[in-house]
Amino acid sequence: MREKSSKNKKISLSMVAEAAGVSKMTASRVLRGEGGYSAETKEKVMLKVDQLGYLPNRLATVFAGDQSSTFVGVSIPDLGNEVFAQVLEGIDRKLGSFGHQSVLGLTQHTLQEEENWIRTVLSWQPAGLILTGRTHSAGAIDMLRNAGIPIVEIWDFNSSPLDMSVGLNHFDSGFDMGRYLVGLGYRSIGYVGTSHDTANAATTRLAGFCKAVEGGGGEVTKQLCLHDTATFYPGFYGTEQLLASNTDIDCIFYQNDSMAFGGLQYCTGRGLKIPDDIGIAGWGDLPIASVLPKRLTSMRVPHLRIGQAAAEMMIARISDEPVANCRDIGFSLIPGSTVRNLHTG
Amino acid sequence: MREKSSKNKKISLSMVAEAAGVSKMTASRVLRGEGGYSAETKEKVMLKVDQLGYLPNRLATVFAGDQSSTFVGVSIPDLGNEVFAQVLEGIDRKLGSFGHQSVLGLTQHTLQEEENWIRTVLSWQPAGLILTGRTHSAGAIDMLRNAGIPIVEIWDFNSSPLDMSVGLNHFDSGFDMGRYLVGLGYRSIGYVGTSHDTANAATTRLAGFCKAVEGGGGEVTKQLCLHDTATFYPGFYGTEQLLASNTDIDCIFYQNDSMAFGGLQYCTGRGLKIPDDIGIAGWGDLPIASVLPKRLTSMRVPHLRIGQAAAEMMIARISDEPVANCRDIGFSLIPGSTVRNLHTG
DNA sequence: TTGAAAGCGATACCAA
DNA sequence: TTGGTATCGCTTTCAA
Repeated sequence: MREKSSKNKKISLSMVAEAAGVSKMTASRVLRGEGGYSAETKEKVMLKVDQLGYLPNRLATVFAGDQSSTFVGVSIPDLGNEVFAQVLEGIDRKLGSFGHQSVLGLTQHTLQEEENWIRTVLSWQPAGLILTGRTHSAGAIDMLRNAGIPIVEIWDFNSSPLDMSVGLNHFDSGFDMGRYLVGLGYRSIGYVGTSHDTANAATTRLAGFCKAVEGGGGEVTKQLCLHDTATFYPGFYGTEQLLASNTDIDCIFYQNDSMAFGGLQYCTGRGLKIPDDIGIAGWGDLPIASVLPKRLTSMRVPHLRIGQAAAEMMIARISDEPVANCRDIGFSLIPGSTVRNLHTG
Repeated sequence: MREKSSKNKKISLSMVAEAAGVSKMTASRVLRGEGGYSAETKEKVMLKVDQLGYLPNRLATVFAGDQSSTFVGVSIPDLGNEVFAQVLEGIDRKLGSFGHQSVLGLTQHTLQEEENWIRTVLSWQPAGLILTGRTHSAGAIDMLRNAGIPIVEIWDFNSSPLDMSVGLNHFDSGFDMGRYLVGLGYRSIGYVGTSHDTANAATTRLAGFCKAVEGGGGEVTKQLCLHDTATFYPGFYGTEQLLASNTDIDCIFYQNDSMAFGGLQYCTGRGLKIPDDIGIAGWGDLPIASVLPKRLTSMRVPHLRIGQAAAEMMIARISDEPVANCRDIGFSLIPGSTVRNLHTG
């Protein structure tokens, strides 16, 4: 039976202790289960905890000792891009299984938003920070250096991170795709992606891609949808604009599979045959690819694994276990059949 | 120039005060900008704040006054279902614009996970809680009642919520879709969705749907993919299983548009014409629908708006402004052309 | 096995 | 315009 936990008044440890007829230290020990009390005492205390509906105030705990909290700040550019939703899911599931919580920050691809969020979240004494991307404002870097907590930079693999890093080499993955398409004989290649104020992993991929294509004697025409989220519709209308401006395009590489599907729909709707009239390549091996009639040419990236790995590295560091501070998660090209094969080419 | 903020030692307000040659109360006042100090004093203090790289410890602030934190706990079933990713995005953007942060909880559709998460997150003294769904465990309800903080239950509209509610009537939205399809002459209708331990909004939609279909002389054959996320592939193979078990199906209603697209792909791959051979209806008006050649029959639901509205109600309550505690956000049927129209039917 | 006292970093309240 | 002191809920330390 609840006694008097109905009102707004919060039940504190000392109230529990008083009700149980012991000191708050004793009650504290019982609750932490660290031993040093009799079975009888324990029973008395636990009974009152139950009756009063006591919930510990972890703020005070962190505040008192020099223990850190159980929450981890996680910054993500946006959730409309399915890639990041998956990364976040991987992070939060894994953190949760170790009793930690994610404090979310959607930075909308701007360093200033990230900096503001970092300042705020640090003021809550988080156990650590997981940040998407390797680029940060000067102010942010300064705070991060002085924070004295574990920091994992994810997504864009960084061999000399602020602290730890897990991700993949986006330049190389773009380069590999470029080399592959050029190798198939494509020369006038389009790229459709989104554009934001901050250079990000997609920008890096594009740079690698251009290098490979241009090195192979091809040419890249870029179509960037400003301030848009990398999902279906920008892929569709980005393709429309691209093809309107350049009629020679023989193949299009997209920022991710969702955009590629949007583009594929545009091309199909215009009567273009894939891959006979135009090649289509995506990136990320997203869920949509699993239901398409032709295997989409893409790049497989273990999004969920990146999130999980980031969380694991974080937990290890919090628990003072040894961890490698850099982890290259890799990628692999999926040839697919939305580009011509070598024999037709 | 930084002086000595390099080491792990955290800079506290009293260190700033000492460095500036004032008391910590004065420093505190300057930092809060509440007035009651000279311009000169302010300058001295701010200079030191900058030099030392001082970051306030908000834990202590909350702890000292009876202010609450800026955390808002947000529980979401999963992020693989795009519907929820959008809701979360709406919530976090809006909360962020008011200086609040989301503490995420992925409950994976189980009440037990939700209860565990609620217990933990409450111990961090959040300013409020936003919960997806109207069903909670007895233990959770008990804690929520005693928490004394604003609580918004979202998604499934609830006219007698624990505290506040915003969402839509899923039963009615299912019913309307059922009535619509029956009205078009469909009689042997399939339903493809996912299934979890906990009854949820999708279950409620299905109930409304069945009622309308059966009331109109039709019949519903259900195909539930166990413990799966409501996205493309379960839609695909759920359709395969459904059609294998019942060859009379003339129309299929899906849990959401992503699943509907998966099913559409299965049907098309099997040579079925949409809508001549079989009708397809989704739910949610998700981004994928914007790039399909035929308008997908669906139900428009303002996911982002629900998230924003939830955050707005939360902020209003935190700021002690008046708010209606229930908000029915509505829905609207999109006829589309993936079902036959009245004249063909 | 138990308890009393000090302290974590900030703010409220009162006094100067 | 300033500063001293008590206080929030809990843990650490030391003493009984």
